[in-house]
Amino acid sequence: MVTITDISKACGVSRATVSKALNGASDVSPETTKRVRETAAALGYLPNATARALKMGRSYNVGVLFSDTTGGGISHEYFSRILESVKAEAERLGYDITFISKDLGRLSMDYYEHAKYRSCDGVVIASADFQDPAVIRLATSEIPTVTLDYSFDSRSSILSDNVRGMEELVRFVHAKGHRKIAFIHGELTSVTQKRLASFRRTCAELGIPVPAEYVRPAVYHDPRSSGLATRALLALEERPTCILFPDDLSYLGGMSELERNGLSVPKDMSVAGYDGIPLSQVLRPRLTTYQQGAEQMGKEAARLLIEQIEKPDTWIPQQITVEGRLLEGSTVIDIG
Amino acid sequence: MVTITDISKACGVSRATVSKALNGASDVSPETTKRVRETAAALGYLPNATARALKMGRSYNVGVLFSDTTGGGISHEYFSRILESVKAEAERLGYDITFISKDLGRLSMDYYEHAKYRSCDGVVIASADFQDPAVIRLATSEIPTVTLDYSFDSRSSILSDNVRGMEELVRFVHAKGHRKIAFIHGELTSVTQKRLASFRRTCAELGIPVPAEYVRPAVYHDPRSSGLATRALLALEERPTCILFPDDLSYLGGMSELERNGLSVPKDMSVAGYDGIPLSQVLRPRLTTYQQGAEQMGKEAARLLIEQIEKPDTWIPQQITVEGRLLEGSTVIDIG
DNA sequence: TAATGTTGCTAAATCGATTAAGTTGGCGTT
DNA sequence: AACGCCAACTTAATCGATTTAGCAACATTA
Repeated sequence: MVTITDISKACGVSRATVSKALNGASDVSPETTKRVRETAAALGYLPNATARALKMGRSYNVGVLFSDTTGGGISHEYFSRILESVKAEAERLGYDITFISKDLGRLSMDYYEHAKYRSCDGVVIASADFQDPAVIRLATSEIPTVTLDYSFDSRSSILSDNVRGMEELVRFVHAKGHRKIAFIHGELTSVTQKRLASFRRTCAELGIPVPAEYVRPAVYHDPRSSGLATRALLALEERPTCILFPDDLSYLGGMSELERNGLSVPKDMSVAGYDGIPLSQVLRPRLTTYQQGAEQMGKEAARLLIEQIEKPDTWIPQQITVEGRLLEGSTVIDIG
Repeated sequence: MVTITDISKACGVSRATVSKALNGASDVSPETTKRVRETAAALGYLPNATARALKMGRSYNVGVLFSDTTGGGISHEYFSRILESVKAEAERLGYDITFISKDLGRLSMDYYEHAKYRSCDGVVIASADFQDPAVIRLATSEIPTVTLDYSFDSRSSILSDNVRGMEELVRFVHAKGHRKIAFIHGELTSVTQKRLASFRRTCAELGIPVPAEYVRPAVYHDPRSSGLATRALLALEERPTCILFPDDLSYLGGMSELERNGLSVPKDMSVAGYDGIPLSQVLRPRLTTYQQGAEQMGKEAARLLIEQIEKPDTWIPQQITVEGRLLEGSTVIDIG
């Protein structure tokens, strides 16, 4: 391994001078700087991030937290897109990414300890159980954090505009003449609560009644669970004319339940999803859904986190709401 | 931050003794060991991975390489499942995961340099352009690597059994009476070549002719491209009775093209996918496909890499082939 | 000429841990 | 009593980089 010591020997200057020359300090002559840099390049010198981190107390490494237990693993479209854009933006700004988890080999630690252990400069909490004491400990610690789709007090967060998304969907469906709209929702997280409230409020604003039996619980990203909820809706005396699913994937579960009942989309039942994953747009019929701005969310999360890391004194917690857009497929039929 | 120095002061022993006590060295008395450990726990001591890595030349950190440019990004089901299982197994064995990319902020480096810069103990090359000089440099360097779905000389690799997978698919379709089988394949990577060769060989063994126009190129994970290939197949005078798609997602592109032509699956056209992503099994009709053992592949990759890292002297490069299994959906109709 | 400033460098401490080598005191052996 | 040995420590070097303080040489100014 080529170190600054090798360069200092080759150039006949001290290690301090090499370090300063490489970092462009002002108290090194232009000639020396040039000579050092050329030698470094010739020897194939690479800085050692570990040594640098130890001395500087900055690792240029940010943690990313994806709950292992909650449904929101890396392999869900929405989260993997967020991960990808967090990664891209962080790398653009000179930071690497490390996953933060509970327990590492024989060491048992919580998220906070793991982040400290790896000297992460900050952590993006992308998907987690926000009631988990370990998550709360991390998010209320001295480590800079940015959460996605949840806000901790005095912390930055990136929020998908669930209120507006749901409102747009309901208004769109309403405009197509639907008055009996059912909503299958995911677990009662804060995201779900926002969507649910927005659903109810928009319906109220539009003068649409929402019978209790039109709102059914299910599990995010679980087609089977949505299938069951769909079955329950179909068993009602007064069937809805349109079903809003908790997410695009869940729609597939509902779809197969509809088919089993001899109903076809959208002729016999209108539907809409949520998320706007690429898949939804290659399905036939193309799914009407609300596309969350996952790429932008990830990018903003990384940007906000690194801003806080690099300018701790002027930093002020921010809540950024990222809007998505309605993807008008052909699963909502006009019954006006 | 609590360091071993704090513990040594609190216990009245030297830092060396603290370090040894924490690591269970034999030349520390049981009483001292106990006292040191209790003090460490009381003070909330956490080892500093950075300092440890610097001194030991081991970071307990493995890199993961996902090509930024090639189609195989993190957000593809197959790769994200691999990533998730690499992560889980690495963490189980006490290693963290860092993404390796080209260029980091203003530093421009290739994969090898990035891995060195972060002192990765090894790298899992999960998805990459294996002709890229930067990838070749990494895979032929002194850094331990394991590649997925590609073998470098004298290197470990995990291979999905594409030969067998394709053979099983063809034999299954053949058993259902199909004799006019078309194959839409992805870009001509080594994976594709194996599938293609296996397709041809199995057809030959079964005595099925393979007209040149039944083999059509497309792009992996790109429904649009598969749609075009499907269109070309439908334009043939002698239409196939079954189409094998490059992957499950691509099937969706083909499906919509079939529908546009008034053909329904599987009544008018039998189809099969490849990968066995969860989605394929919630579609109606359920897709017949070959499920690759992504979880096992990721797990084996991490295991093999870490084995090489920890036992460099007894290490021998290994090629592990992971078999998948045929998921018999209902998209291949019996026309026997 | 002497005081002062500037430039460009070096020496040495430091980050937090590990570890080879050295030290000490107590014990057993002959 | 002299010796060696072992257990249980400590000392100090080390990993690779950064950074503060200091120093020498030369230029500038009163």
